[in-house]
Amino acid sequence: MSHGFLAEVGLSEPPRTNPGAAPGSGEDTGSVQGSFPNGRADCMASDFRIDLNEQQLLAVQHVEGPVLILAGAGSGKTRTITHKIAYLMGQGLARPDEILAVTFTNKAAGEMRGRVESLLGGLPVSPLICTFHSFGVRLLRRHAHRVEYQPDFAICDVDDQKRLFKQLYLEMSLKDEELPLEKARGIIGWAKNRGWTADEYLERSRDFDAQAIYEVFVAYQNLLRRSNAVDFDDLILLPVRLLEENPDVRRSLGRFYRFLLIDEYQDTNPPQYDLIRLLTTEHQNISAVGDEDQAIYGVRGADIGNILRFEKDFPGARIIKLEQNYRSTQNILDAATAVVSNNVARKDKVLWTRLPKGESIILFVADDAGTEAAYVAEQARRHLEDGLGPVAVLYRTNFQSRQFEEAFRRLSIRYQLVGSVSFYKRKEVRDALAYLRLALNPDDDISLARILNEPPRGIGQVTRNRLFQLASARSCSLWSALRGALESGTFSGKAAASLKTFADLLHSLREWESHPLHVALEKILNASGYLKALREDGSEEAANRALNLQELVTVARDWPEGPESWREFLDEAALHADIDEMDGKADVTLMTLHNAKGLEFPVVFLAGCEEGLFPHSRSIAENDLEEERRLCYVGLTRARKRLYLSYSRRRRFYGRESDEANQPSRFLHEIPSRLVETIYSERYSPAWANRRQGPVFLGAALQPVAKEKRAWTGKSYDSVESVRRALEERNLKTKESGGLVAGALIVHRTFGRGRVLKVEPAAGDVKVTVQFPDGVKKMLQSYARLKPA
DNA sequence: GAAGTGTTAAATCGC
DNA sequence: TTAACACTTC
Repeated sequence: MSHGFLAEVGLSEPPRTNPGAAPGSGEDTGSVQGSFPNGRADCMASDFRIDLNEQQLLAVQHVEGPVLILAGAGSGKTRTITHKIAYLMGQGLARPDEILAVTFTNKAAGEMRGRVESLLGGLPVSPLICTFHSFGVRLLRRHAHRVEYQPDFAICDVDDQKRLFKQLYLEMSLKDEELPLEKARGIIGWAKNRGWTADEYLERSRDFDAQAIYEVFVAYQNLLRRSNAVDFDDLILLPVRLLEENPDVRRSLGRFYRFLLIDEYQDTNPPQYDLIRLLTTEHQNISAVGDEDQAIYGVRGADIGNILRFEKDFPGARIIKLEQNYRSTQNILDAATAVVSNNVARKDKVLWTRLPKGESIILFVADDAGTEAAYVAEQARRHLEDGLGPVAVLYRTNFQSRQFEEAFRRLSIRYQLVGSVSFYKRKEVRDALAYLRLALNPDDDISLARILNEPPRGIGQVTRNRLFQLASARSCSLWSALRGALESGTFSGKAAASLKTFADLLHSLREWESHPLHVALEKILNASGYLKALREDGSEEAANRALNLQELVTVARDWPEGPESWREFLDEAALHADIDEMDGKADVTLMTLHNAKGLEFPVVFLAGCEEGLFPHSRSIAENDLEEERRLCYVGLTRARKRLYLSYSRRRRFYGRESDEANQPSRFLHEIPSRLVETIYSERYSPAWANRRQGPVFLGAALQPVAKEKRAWTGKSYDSVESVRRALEERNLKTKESGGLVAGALIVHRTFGRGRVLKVEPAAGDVKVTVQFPDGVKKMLQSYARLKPA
């Protein structure tokens, strides 16, 4: 859908340099021709009067100077911003290439582009509408040398970053026990999100490990530079540096993009803010659109202060509020407003609607996550049959998705899962992309390290390390280290042979650079032995991987050809976001609350509304509840007609169950009870279905109790094995039908899950004392029949 | 060097 | 529960 994008905005064109001009000066931002039929402006103007309300129209027509559009949820924010872009062009106020609109995802950019085009009569037009990060890439590719990079730098994502950190730890002989790798990576990312250099970090940090983290930070940046690679943060930070240090570039860019539009302004972080300031030194034609109540990316360093201080930052700014909601029923809007009004850090903005009151909000209280999912799937099916869809199931954390997947699959309802197992995150896809990158640039160390022994070609850990050391010692790329070593005969025997084969392969990759992307990709997958290895594996998983690669070839086939087509393909793959894969065609979409930003659905399920999960325990610990509450607000306001909330009294983490029942989310208490109808899970739980069937049955799974001493018939056990032995001595089976251990969790058909207090074996039967949390009774005594082993 | 076995740690949100 | 890692064996 958005594949043609980068080509469209002119990345593929060589820079237009004026003869005699200093490098980087002048109109070096690239442009694409665009034209409009005569009379288009008139047609546009009449459209506006029909489609926009007074405030929206005001926002659209306020062209000169800074304007902040405070848009409430469902108030037609995207509509307003797209109309504004079309208006600028339709009225002849701006050429398409003088407009820069920045969004947060490629999906949003693609949709916006589509809408602008249709507003202008379906003509392909080319204002630059892209994400901060793709804008950063464009800028950097053009001016890489000014920040000491090569233009063909690689973009590394989180996965690559983790690999780099591992390598770093090896080189610095750092141990995870000394400084947990994930901690270092997290803090360094956090610092970069705030725009800090390593030195600035050291100055400000009071962390016990600050010095060690500082050293990793410095080494990490050096390693990136040495590898000619940038991470996501650098895609903003380096352009900021570029513009700060090069007034000529800043000026020409500022004059070139005369109109700047920023979407989701509340989620900009300090570096992005700096970039915006640098782009508005030549003029103040900035339209920022945002909603402080929907600021949900504090974790990414987003600073809600940016939107709260807009008037100070841009003196004379006009503030336009969009307060009419066109999306949700009165009930839904009331609930959302009630929740978010508990926040302090917000502007005064009151949403209202002309839509009817609508149905009550349903709150479903489940016994366990499976029941919650079963209910959601069943209700979703009902609404789909009513023709009320599409449906969204929203949750706080990705791990919750599995239950819903199972539930929908059980009802044979097709769903789309956004995130977690994204196509471009799959190992085989990433490997294939690494091969492509190497074909373009064999000095791409990150890619080379990735596929050095993928598929296995006899280059083991030892050889690998030696190669890394060689490159490090000579401070050259792995590729040149490899060639050097082969010439000088550093390696011998099997290692040398394997490396030689690999070097020949890499060499041959280069030949395919001139071929169409998909042809080259297929050839590379064959020549590298990748597909062969998958076929020989024979497993179902390998077959799936092969299919994914086939899919990648298909994507490549649809990719527009051009001199820069490989580069664009790889850049887009690198900047690919989970949400970009959502096509809006599915009846049911499963995703996190964060991914749901900007979307709307007739029917929304907001699941897992439990203390500790939502709000997340970490947010509670860090006292970051306002952001969680905004996230809740975002979730509630995605719904147009029907809204379901749910929570589960029990939930498993790491295959373990919590000891006590979950408490309902505090956000649920913030919704006026008159808006909510509560349903308890009984009717939907397996317990209910089995209530009248046969005797009470107790079954349990043996819970690992390693390193934890548990009393059981007077003895203590410190390992699974010792418990297992003790059970076997008593002729009790230890798996499946379940040996019972004190402290174990058991499933009871009527009362749900309970905790074993005492187990007393007796003549084939076992007397079990179980405690159930907030069930009908606190204590239950029963008998379980266990099969002898 | 690769494959197999056992132990352990883990998972908030994302460009 | 599961995936990654360390360690052993082939």
